[in-house]
Amino acid sequence: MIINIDSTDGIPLYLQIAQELKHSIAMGSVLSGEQLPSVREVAEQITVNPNTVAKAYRELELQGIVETRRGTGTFVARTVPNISKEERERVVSRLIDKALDEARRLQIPDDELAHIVSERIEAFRQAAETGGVDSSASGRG
Amino acid sequence: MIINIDSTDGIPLYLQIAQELKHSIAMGSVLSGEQLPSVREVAEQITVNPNTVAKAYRELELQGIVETRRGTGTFVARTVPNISKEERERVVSRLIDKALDEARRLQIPDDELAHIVSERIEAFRQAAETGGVDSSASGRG
Amino acid sequence: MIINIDSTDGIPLYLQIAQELKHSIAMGSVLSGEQLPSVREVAEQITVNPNTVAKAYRELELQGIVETRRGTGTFVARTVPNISKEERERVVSRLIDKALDEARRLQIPDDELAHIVSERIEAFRQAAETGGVDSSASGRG
Amino acid sequence: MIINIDSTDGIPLYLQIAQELKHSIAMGSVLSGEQLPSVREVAEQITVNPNTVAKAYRELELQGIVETRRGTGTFVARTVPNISKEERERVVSRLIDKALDEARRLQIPDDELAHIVSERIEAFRQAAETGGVDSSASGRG
DNA sequence: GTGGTCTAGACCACT
DNA sequence: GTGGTCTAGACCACA
Repeated sequence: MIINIDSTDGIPLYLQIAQELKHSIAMGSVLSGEQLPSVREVAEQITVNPNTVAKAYRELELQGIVETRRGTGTFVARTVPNISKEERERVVSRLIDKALDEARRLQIPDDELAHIVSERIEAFRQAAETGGVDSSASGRG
Repeated sequence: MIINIDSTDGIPLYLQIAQELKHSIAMGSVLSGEQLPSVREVAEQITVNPNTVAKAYRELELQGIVETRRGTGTFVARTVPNISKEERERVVSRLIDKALDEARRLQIPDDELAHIVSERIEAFRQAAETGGVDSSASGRG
Repeated sequence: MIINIDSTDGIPLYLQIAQELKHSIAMGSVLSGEQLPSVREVAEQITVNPNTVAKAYRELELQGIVETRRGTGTFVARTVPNISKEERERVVSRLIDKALDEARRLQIPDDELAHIVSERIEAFRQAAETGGVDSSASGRG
Repeated sequence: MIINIDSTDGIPLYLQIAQELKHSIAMGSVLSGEQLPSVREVAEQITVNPNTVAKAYRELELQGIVETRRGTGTFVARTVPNISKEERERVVSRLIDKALDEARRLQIPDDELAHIVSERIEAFRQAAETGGVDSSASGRG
């Protein structure tokens, strides 16, 4: 489990941690129904106050992504978020746009951009097939 | 100029505003060298305190995306960030990955995802050709 | 920690505060890596709004002179600015010239001026040797 | 008459202009009793609103450095500011300290610093002897 | 009319 | 208790 945070970028730490855990789950590092590392474990790894990590877990629970069982630990939920197809696409479109905004600002030409996109998608497909890996070729963090 | 913010999502308002303005600039709503709407104008439109909008503008100035001229207004900078090709690709790859994470979590099938991506890229190309539009088919926000 | 400000001299308070803190750091009142007084503490001491002090601290952070850690405090950075020898000398020369301008305008004779300069340099040397003092013989402010 | 201003450094333009004019006067570009360039002339040269330049002249008049004669122009005052020797030294000491602060922060060694200082003082002496020059070796601006 | 500074004061994020 | 965000509102610097 790899968690990258940046204490200087203005976004609350607990949201960044939640985002990173989401990434790990999406990448298959922790499968549906499996247990997440403990709050203390994560706190120690990224040298952050345990309260902050606990808040990130609470955030994920609110989003229905994990379930906490008292005295046992935190587990990836088996339920799938219940939003409409349109809603789902809207969320993803917005994130894609963010990447394209930046690409345009950095004056990355269309063909190079297309190449990056297909390359990332391919990396994701492979990760899914091999049953999940922690990091990827993009050098996250 | 369309600015969508969500005062409940934990990310500071001023960062959201900065992000939205960045998007508008990337989409060509405001061309290089042109003037952005005034702080007060934006503040009124999205019913937010002018100080908060001013902070967003300052953030964009720090990022080198806009320039402010006292008593005159805020303008899109004509300078281009000077970073290496590798660096540029890394930044964009990371943003793409974030979108793909979310797509996977929402269990959007691969073909639908591919469709969304090509649809967004196409929207960007059109914006570039037509000289900039304000909104897009994704229904941002 | 002594901070002298003059709310009537036209220079924004937050810049004056930043300047004074810079002086204290240069004089060794707060060593590299050590913690600065809290925003609230300084605000109370000089009877200024905490937001104004916070802005001064943000200014120093932008200049790379201090680092802030949320929930912990603000600390003197241990990094050294990485500019060329020529650049460094240019910056200092300019500041020296400003002092000499004023000396000439006040018709301070050359020998008296030379005395003042060597006296200030000596005060700085002593501060360095004794490990930092708070005030100096010049009666700043 | 050379006037360097920086519209991004937070200090009001009119104070920067006043400071630069003071420098020119100190350097002997405009002698005691002589006429300064007109407000319009300066405004055009540095592309700043004439009102801003006028305010700088008003500031200098308040400080007793120039005199304005209606319909004629602005002249360097013949009077010498009437403050005590101690007061004068305090003002200059403070400016010297500012330069030394920066020198220390930039880790300029003591001997190099001493060399810069004596070099600047020498430049000033020469300017005084030759009857005044506009710029100096320090590359102001 | 445009952006900038400052205040007073509430509430949040984090240790 | 530390720094950060946000608001409401007064006043200043500048064109």
